[in-house]
Amino acid sequence: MAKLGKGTALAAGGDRGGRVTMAAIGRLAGVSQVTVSRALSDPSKVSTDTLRRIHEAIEQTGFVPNALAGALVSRKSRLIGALVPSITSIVYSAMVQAFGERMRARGYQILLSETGTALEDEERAIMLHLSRRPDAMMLTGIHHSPKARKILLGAGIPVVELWDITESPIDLCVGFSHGAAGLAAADFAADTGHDRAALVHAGDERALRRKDAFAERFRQRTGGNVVEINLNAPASLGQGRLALSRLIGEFGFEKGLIFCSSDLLAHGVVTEAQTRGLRIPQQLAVMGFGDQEFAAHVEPALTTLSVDREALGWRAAEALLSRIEGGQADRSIIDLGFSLVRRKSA
Amino acid sequence: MAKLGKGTALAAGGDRGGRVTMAAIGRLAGVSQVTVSRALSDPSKVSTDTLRRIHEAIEQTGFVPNALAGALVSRKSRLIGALVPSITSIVYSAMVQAFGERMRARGYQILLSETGTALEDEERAIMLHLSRRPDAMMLTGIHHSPKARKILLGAGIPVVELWDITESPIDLCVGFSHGAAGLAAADFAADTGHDRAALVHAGDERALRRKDAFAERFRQRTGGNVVEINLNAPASLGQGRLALSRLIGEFGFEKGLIFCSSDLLAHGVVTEAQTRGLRIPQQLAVMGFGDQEFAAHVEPALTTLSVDREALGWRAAEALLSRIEGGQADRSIIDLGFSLVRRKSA
DNA sequence: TGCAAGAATGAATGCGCATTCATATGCGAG
DNA sequence: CTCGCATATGAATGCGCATTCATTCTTGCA
Repeated sequence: MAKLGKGTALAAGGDRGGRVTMAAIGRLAGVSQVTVSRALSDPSKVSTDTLRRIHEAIEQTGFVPNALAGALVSRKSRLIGALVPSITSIVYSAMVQAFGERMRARGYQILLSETGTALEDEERAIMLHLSRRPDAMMLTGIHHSPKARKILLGAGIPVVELWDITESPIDLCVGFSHGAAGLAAADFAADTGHDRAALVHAGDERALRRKDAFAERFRQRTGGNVVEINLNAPASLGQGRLALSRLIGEFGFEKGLIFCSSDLLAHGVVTEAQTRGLRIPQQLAVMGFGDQEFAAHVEPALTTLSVDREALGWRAAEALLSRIEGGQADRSIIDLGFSLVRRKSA
Repeated sequence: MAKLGKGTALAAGGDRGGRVTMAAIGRLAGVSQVTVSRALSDPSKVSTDTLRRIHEAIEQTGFVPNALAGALVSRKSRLIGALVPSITSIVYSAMVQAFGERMRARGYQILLSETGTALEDEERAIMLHLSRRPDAMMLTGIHHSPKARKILLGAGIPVVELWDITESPIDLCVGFSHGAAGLAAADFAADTGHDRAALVHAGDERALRRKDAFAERFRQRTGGNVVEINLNAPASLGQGRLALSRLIGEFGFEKGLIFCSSDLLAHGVVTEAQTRGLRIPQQLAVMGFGDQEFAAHVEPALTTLSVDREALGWRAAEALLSRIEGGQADRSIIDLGFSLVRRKSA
C-alpha cells in the first residue's frame, strides 16, 4: 500500500466501503439486516455464532455504520453542538476540551463552530447546528439574539449557556458572575492602597461587564481616577505591550493598578513595564484574568482572578448529560464562582 | 420570555420545532414537499409568490431543515471531519481555525475531535467520524495505523494529512519537512559558533524527528556534545522552566544553544534563565519552534522556526475543496516549508 | 391559430437504519 | 405430552428529505 498518488482514495472507494450497508453484511453472514443492527447495538440479543459471522463480514468489508440513517430514524444523533467565540483562545479551548472529553466518554461527538462576537453570526451557526439535530447544544455566554432564543427553545433539546450566569437562562447555565469578579478586583485594588487604576480589555461583552463593575466600585471606594484602553483586537502579548505604551503615552499612567481582561494582556503589560524599567508591583501593579498556566510561571508571577475552565466544561457536560438521559437536572443555574489568586505582580 | 426555569426548552419543544417537516411547511403554504425543498435549495425554480408563502410558513413555525435526512439521500453531508492531537495547543487551533473558516465560507461544517497521540485513539476517532459520512477528512501527521489507512481509503472521500509531508500520503498532504527543519536549526547553531547544544521537547512524533535531525547534523558539523530533555508532558511555560532547571541540574548545561520543540517551552527556558541571571544569548542561546504571536514580543524576542499555520489550514481546505467539487487536485503533496526567524534569543 | 418549448409544480421512490410486531425453535414444568 | 416462556431471528415500516419522471400551464413564434 505504498506510494499512493493522486485520487487513489477516491478511485478505490467509489463503490466499496462507503456503499456497504447492514443489509450487505447480513447477506455475507447469512442473516437479515435487523440482526446486524442488533449485533452492533445490543450483542446480547444475538447468538455467539451469528455474532462471529457478522464480525467477520464487517472486518472483511471494512463496514462503517451510517450514523446519519441511524440518527434519522432513532431521533438520537449522539451529536452535541458547541459554539465558542474562538478556539484559538486558550480560555475557550481548555473548556471545550474538558467538555468534549466528558461527552466523548459517554459516546457523544462534538460539532464545534466559532461564532466570533457578532450575534447574527451566532444565530446563523445555531441554525446550521440545529439542522444536524444535535441531542444538546452548548453556547458561550448569555447574550443571544431573540430569534436564536426562540429557535433553541423550539428545538426541544437541552441547552447550556457557559461562562456566565443569569436568572433567565434558555435552559441551563454554568458560569460565574462577571460583575462580582470586577468588584472583587476593585476591592483588592482598594485594599492594597491604590488610588489610580487602569483597565485594559479586548472588548468581549463579559470583559466589559467586569471592567464596568471594577470602575464603579473602585471610584466609589477610593474616589480615584480610572482610565481605560479598549484594544478592539484579540488578546495577545503584543496587544498587552501596546496597551501599556498607550496608557503611558495617552494618560501618563505610570503608577497604579492595571486590571487586564486576560492573563495574556497582563503578561504583555508586565513585559512592556520591565522593558521600560518600571518596577512591579511597587510602581505598577498588574492583575490578569483567567489564571492560565503561564500566570504562575512568568516573572513576576501574575496576580489574577482564577476560573476553573475544566470544571466549567465538565459541569456543563454533566448537566447536559443528565438532562439528555434523565430528562431533568437538579439545578438550572450553576454558579462555579472564581477566586482571586495573589502572586507577585500586584 | 423571561424567567425560564428548568426544563423549559424540553417542555416547549417536545413536539414543536423539532417535528416540523418540509411536508408540514408545504401544507401551510399550500404546496407539496418537493416545492419546499426546491424553495430552499434552488429558489429560482419556484415562483416568487410561492416562495413568499413558503418563507412565511418557515418563519411562523421556526422550521429548521433536517440535514440528516438530506445528507442520507443526497450522499452529501457537507461535513468535514477533522482530527487534531489537541485543541488547546495554539499550534493546532490556529490551523484548525483557518481551515474551518475556509470550509464554513463554502458551506461546510467541521466535526472536530481530539485524538491525543495514541494511534488506537485516532483509529477509533476515524471510525466515529466516518460513520457520519463526512465529505472529506483532515488528519494531523502522516503516522496512522494500517487499519486507519485502509478504512480511510475505503471510505472513498478526499483525505488530507497535515503538518508533515511524505512520498506516500493516503491521498493529499500539506506540510513541511521536519527533518529539514531540524537540519536548519542545527546549521544555525553551528554557524553561530556553538559547540554545545541541548534539546528540549514535549515528545510528539514530529518534534522527535526535528530533534533527531538536529542532533545528527550538529554532531556531524561541530563534533560537539548534545544533551536532551524529554518532558513527556504537554508543552507549557512551566515545563520550559523545569527543563532548564533539569539541564543545569542533571548536565551542568549553562552555556550553549537550546533548541526547544515549541516557542512556549523556549519562553519558559528564557524565563528560567533570566531568573537565574544567565545572559541570553551570550551564555545561553534559545531557539523555539512555531513563531507564535508572543515569540516576537517577549524579552528577549525568540529566535525560532516560523511555520505559517494559517496557510497550512487554508491550503488544506483549498486542496480538499477542489477534490470534493472538482474531483481532482493538481498536486497531492504540498510542501509549505518553514523559515528561520532570527531575533534576540539566539 | 397552433404547437413546441419553457416554467412551475407534484407523485413516487428510496437513502440506511432502528423499531415494532410476528414467527420459529428449544426446554422445563405441570 | 402439551403448554408457556425465553431465545433467536426476520418482515415490514417509516424517519425527512433529494431526486427523477410526469403533468399542467404559459408563452413565443411560425
